Amino acid sequence: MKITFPDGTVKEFAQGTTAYQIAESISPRLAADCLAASVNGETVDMGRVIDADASIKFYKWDDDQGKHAFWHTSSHLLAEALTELYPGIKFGIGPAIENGFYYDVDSPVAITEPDLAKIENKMLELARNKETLVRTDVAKATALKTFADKGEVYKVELINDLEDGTISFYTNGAFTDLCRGPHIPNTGYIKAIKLTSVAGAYWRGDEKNKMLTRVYGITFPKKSMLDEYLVMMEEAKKRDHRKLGKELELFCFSARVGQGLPLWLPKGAALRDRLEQFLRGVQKEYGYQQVITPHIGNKELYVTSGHYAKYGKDSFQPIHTPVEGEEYLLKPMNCPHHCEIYRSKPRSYKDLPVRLAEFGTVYRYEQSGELHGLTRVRGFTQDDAHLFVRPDQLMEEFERVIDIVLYIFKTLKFDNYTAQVSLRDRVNRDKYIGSDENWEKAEAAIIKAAADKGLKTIVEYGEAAFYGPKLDFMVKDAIGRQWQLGTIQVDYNLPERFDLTYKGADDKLHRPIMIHRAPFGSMERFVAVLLEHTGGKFPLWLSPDQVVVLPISEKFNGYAEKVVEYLNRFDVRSQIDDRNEKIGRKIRDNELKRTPYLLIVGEKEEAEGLVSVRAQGEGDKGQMTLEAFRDWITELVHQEIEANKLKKE
RNA sequence: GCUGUUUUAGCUCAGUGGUAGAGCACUUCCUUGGUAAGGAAGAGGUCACGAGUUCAAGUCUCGUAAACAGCUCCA
Repeated sequence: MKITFPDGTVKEFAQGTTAYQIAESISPRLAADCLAASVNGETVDMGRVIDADASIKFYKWDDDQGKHAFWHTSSHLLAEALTELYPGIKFGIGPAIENGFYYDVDSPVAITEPDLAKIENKMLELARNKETLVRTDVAKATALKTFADKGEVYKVELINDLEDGTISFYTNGAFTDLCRGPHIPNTGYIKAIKLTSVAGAYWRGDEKNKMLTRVYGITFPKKSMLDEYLVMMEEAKKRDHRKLGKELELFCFSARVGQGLPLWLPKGAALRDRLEQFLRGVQKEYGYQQVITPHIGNKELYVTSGHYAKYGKDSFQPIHTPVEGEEYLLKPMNCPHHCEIYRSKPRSYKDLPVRLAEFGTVYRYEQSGELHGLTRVRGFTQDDAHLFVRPDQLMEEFERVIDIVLYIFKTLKFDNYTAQVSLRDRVNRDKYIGSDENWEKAEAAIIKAAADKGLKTIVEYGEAAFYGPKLDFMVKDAIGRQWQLGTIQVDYNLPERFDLTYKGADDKLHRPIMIHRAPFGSMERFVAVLLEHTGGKFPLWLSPDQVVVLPISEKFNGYAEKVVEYLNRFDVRSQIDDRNEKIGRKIRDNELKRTPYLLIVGEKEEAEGLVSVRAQGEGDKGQMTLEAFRDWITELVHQEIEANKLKKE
């Protein structure tokens, strides 16, 4: 039979040769490194017998498919260890994930963190046996009986959901699992094991089901790789926005104020204010008008919008007034208020688009376990705007919003974002309002606009808002958790619910389309992700203190104060560090605070009107005149903001 | 909300049922200096909160709150 390799070469092999033997024929070293193979596009075990012409590709550790097979096998190894240590344990699912693997189990005895070391040791012991993962194909009925006999109720449920036909089993040691594979040749490849955590997880991801115990772990083919990974995770934790927010005095929380209600400290508030001013400026150029609406709204407002029916139960409960029968809600979103502003006067087709923007603070009763630093809170400020447009304006307006989002991301050097088209669930449509026709129009508009702008998008079903589809911009945090930042949504529904109209050229009333959009998403989440991306080293234009002046000794405090005063007069945010400390100490402390520029002044500087400049993380930059420094830093700030500006047509 | 873990000085963290600890930060004094930690002294505690067991609880048990990891959820 003919085997075709990725580089196009074709070689002849006897029928019945395994993928492993083919690799071995090239080089024994290659065979030893291969974890899985692709035969005609299907990922298979290295032991897979090939008996017809095929194209073949090998996967090593550096390939995602190789890692995937490695970690998938590791989950079987974990299961084998658990079988030995916890008699009577039942297994759910145990897949490979982005970084490692997990197994969901239902154990008669609780498994807790202190047990993990014991399980790791058992896994290492079993791995040293170099157990081969043996694949067997069985009929569905046989598979059902096998697991039913063992009392593996979860596996039985999984098999029942499979189509009829043969089902594959994999066996390593005393553990046999229902599994499609592929797996690495034997468990001896696994040299380093770290079980990272244990947590609860609902069976099949449904909170109505029993909660199983999920054991998370990661494994490597070399001990040194595990050590590197652990160091990397430690480094990532140092960038955690919750840690940096405390260290840099940006925000805090108080149990007395309440869970998930951030308190912005002076430096954090100033940072956030600069971001807001920046976006305000951009929006002004794009024809937005700022509005202000109250923090509460009558319950009927949200009944009209449909939010009450959908989220009323999960909101902060209605506020009752001294007057019988009046009920208000803390504003959970700004759209209904903006709809009412649109309704405040008759609109002509000539008035559209109407673009209403507001940094609107909203309150949502998120489940306590969902709260997370600044990324998930109960009170937050959206950089919200609602665009009321005619159908013929929809595409252009949508694309202009994409421009704003991309401009912001570029200015702040967010290059690792994912653009996600969030559509309705394909099956369950009960949770959405509005006609299929309008949904399809909205979806088409989003997909076309994203394509026109050359965005690489992924499509996620079931991620739409209940009133319309979204284009979401997703960014990962320090340890790989994904968060939604910017969002743009097309909505045909709220204009109907609020009976929004405009007078057309034909003298008839027409229905506008709404675009909801928030480029930052929320100020809280954006600052959190910005903190993690920069490790607290903000771009100069955002830094709380751009410059700290360090006098060599008290004798030069006077000159240092003059320097500070001078710079502040030119809007360069400056402070003096006149503590009774040596210069080395002042440098260290201010470097740790991530101050972008330190100016050291002593006898020579005072005499000649100079400053000695130190750039954060870069060390001594030499001396220059105070005026030259001012010009330099002003130009840097200008470049940071202007450099990425998009040309408007 | 669910499962598990944690909670001791402003911060980071030790602490074996028997007198509450360290480093950093803070205050005062000495030191007046040239590119990442100068020296000395001092002050600082409802051991998250509430019950219980015990001669005795920071330590053991239960409850509550908050934080952390994951699940579920996210207008």
